[in-house]
Amino acid sequence: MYTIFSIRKTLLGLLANTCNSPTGEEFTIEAFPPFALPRESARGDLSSNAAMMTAKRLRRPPKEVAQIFRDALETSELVDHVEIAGPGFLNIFLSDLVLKKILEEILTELGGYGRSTVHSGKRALVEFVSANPTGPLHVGHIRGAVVGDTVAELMAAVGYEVQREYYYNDAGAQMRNLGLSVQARYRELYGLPFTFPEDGYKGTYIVEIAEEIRREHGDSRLEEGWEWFTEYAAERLMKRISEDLAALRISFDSFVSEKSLYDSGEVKSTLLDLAAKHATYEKDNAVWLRSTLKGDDKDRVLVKSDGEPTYVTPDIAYHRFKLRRGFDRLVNVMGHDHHSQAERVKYALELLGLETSSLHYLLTQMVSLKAGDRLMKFSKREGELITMREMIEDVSADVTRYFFIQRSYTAQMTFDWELAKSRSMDNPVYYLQYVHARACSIAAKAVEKGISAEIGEDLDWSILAFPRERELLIKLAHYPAVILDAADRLEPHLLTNYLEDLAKTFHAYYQAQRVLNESDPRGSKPRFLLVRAVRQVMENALGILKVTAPEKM
RNA sequence: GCGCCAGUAGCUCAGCCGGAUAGAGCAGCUGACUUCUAAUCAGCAGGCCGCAGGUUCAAGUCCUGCCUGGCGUGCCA
Repeated sequence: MYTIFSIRKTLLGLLANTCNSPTGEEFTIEAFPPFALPRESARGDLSSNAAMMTAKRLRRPPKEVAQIFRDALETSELVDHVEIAGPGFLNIFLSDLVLKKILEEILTELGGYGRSTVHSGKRALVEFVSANPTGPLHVGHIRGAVVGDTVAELMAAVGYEVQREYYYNDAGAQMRNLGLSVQARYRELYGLPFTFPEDGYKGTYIVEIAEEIRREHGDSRLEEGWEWFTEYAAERLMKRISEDLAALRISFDSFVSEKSLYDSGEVKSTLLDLAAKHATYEKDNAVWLRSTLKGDDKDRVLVKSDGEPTYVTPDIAYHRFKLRRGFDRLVNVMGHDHHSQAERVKYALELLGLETSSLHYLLTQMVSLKAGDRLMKFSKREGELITMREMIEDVSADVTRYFFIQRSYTAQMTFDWELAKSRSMDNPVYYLQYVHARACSIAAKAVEKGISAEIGEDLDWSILAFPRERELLIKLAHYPAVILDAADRLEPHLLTNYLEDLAKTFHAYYQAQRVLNESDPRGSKPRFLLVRAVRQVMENALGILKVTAPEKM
């Protein structure tokens, strides 16, 4: 196998060896920066600044180190030659043998190409969305939903056994509020006196739930307390939320409710543990967390003077429960507006003496909406509420998913509704899908012309070394490394960046080089296989993004 | 006030563990459909990388201070 990983490993091993012999020092492979895909193909197939990085330790000028490295690398059959550029960059040109092996690998592994077993045997939990069932999901939830789902998909692709989890608050004042709101609407339907709660939920979906109760139960529920309405409404809303997520191709493996943490005694035992660690104290009849010990600017209340826990308390209990379940990596996707909440949970876990290094918070930055020049608002408390469902129906699941992972979640973004809807060259989703469609079209044409080829055949592979073909092939070779990098760094946008670059290279190739050419049967076959490989990688990548890969556009 | 995140081309954004001449898409301007799909391609133009110091052989990237913007900062959730 000549995956990008084994190429890297072999070559880094050569570097480590050369360093070890003269110095007596211990150089491991990890001491060197991994080889990167150069921006320009003139800079080789892999580039490295290893010489500059190690020059100091070796006490030799970078250029001299580079020459030693070059000689070592050139002993490998994987390497054709190495060029030293600038202050000591190593630009590695792989041998033609490797090029063919790469193509062979893609066309043999097919859907498995890009997937790896690097993290096999490890378990990961990705918690995301976690919206409370007090209303339908709105556009503000989409970024977290898509980022979380794609991160989960990426981690699964590199070997993790991944569990997607949804945590929701179904206890506390807001749920009471929900029940009272529905109850009021229900009574209203029967012309009975009702008092709508002051900060009740005003959305039309509350009325719809009330109407549903009437359809299902008639007037038989007029004597029920708010608890019954809360339970009914929460169940309806969770179902609605699941359906909306399904429309975005997202499903969860587990749901954890706040109520269940009370029922199982998890909340209580967490408070006891905190007390035992002297992480809490009582003041003014309330229980306080000593978060200032961890750098918080004030201590925080965990149990109010009326005996009710605050929202952080079950959250701490939930994360304590998470840590106990034996995951190697716990990813938590939440809106950046909750960052101080995340901090406090972490403070509490640390005060409990728990190891929190497996816990990763992905704080997605806020999204603003615009349509052309008009700024759109989607605040939940105000009038105009745009639901997730409306966006998916209006701009499609493909485009919605893509737009929200295209950019780093660490940056605030503006979602242009009009651009998203445009079915033109403006829209990067179609740019990628078009690669797949074009490649399929070539395959169809090949059948028509009676051209066929398989990787095992004895063909003239020399065209693979031509600049354009080579550039494409090298980019395809880096694909598994991109997946691994995106998964390890929990940054899905690295994949979309790569794909847009790959797509650009392919479209340019398509324009410049006719693949199926009757006057050049020797070149047509290997080119045809190269295009098949591009199609395969695009299909695999779009699969991870859960964006469809159409055969025709 | 304090905390978190950001500030890169007209707009939306990439930029890897500090490395080569700072990139892409859109918008603007020139060109290319008798061909495997022009939802494409080739090219032009567009930058005190917020400001000022510092560290380094090397800074958009790291450190400090400041400016600007977003979001937090409840015995609300």
